[in-house]
Amino acid sequence: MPPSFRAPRGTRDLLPDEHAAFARLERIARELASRYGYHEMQTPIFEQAAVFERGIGAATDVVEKELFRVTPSRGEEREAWALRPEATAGICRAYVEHGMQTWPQPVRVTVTGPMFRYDRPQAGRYRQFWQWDVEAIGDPGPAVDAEIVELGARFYRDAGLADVELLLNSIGDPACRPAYLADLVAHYRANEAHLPELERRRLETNPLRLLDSKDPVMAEVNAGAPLITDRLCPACAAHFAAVRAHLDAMGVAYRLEPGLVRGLDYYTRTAFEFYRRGAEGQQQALGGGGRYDGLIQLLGGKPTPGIGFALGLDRVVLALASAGASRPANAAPVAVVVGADPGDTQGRLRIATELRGAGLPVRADLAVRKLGRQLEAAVREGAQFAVILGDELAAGEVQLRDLDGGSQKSVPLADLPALLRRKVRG
RNA sequence: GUGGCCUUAGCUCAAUCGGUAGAGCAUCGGAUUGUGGCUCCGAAGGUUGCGGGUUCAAGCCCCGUAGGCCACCCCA
Repeated sequence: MPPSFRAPRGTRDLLPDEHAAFARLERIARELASRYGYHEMQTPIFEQAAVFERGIGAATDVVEKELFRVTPSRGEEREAWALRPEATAGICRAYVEHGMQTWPQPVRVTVTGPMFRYDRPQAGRYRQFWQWDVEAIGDPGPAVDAEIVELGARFYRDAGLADVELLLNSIGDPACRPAYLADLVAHYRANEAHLPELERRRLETNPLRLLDSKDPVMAEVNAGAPLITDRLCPACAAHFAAVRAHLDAMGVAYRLEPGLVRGLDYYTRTAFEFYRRGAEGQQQALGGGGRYDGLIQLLGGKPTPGIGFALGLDRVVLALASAGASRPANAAPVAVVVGADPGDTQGRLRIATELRGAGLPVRADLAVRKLGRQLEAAVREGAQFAVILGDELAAGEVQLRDLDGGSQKSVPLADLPALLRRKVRG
């Protein structure tokens, strides 16, 4: 007996039924992107690890513990590579590498594909997961901020998720964040005696995170904490106000969430996340994004502003299922070619091939089984018609049977393609 | 990475006190020779996740391990 294999931990097979749900979302995303003027591109699944370390931030969890590192076992390359944990860093690397600053700005691009993070799997949290990523690079905003947020919100609506809530915040920039951070740390230091062990450690590594702590004892301490939105410098405050005004003008609903911070270092100013209403427990965001005005420079380019978001396709599929949405089905053939003579697979395949050559989605029953079984399979597959081969074939005719209604008529083989073409659903 | 629950056929699940595994669905075949979703009959499908241990005997008890799920953490 060979050993039994299984998909690596945290990965899964998208079998045809489930893949149909993903394909539908990708179709919606692709159509929206093109309607909004974002062009599809692809970056490598792996990059120099430094692209993520420099771009995302070496001290973030995503890089520190969740990066999937790749080491070639042979060859001259001594490069340290890593599977991409998100798309933005790679896109910005490509922006710099290919001199996209010479293109008309902003450069509007989108990437869809698998991302990788080495953390402990859970429902909706995989080591390989799919994202739809949208970026506008080279526009300081604020109008483009609102445009891209609205695009994200529209995706969920078009996908069929009505109860998605948009959380919005501004996290300042290098002009105002350091002073705010100092104030924040000072506030927590003053209350250090009340802080749980975990939060005390986070105070050293990532003080912003304390703000959205789930620990109930933190509620009181957080109530008195300074808010970033009260400490924004004039430029950031004006930017944030303008983003909100643009959203209001488009009628996009959002909730201001001063505790919203994003996990990656590169974010500045606008930050937003999408959650299912009632599931905002900071767990399982459906998507999120923000402005990253310092990232391009970090990756070796000239100072260039940018903004984008990423959506978790896996999580949207999950949310759709739990909302009771019906799954899209994979396409059924218009017709299945069956035959009275079980052994005549040549005849069935030949006719099916002719029909396929005429552009029709047709399956031939290639199993050696009696006609009844062939028809049964065709019906269960959802085919509209059965093309039945019998003795009439000698006269150049076949039986065309309507599998929904049950009516059947003899038609000349030559007329079949035109006849079926008129019957193709949709 | 921490804690907890779970794992029996492709899927959903049974199996009394520990006595060497069964059903439904799905698959394939048959029900007098060229006609379907129903029905009936039959077949195939398992080292009970994997590895040890206890026992005359383990799906069941014990240990380890892998995977899934839940909470934390983190994020999409």
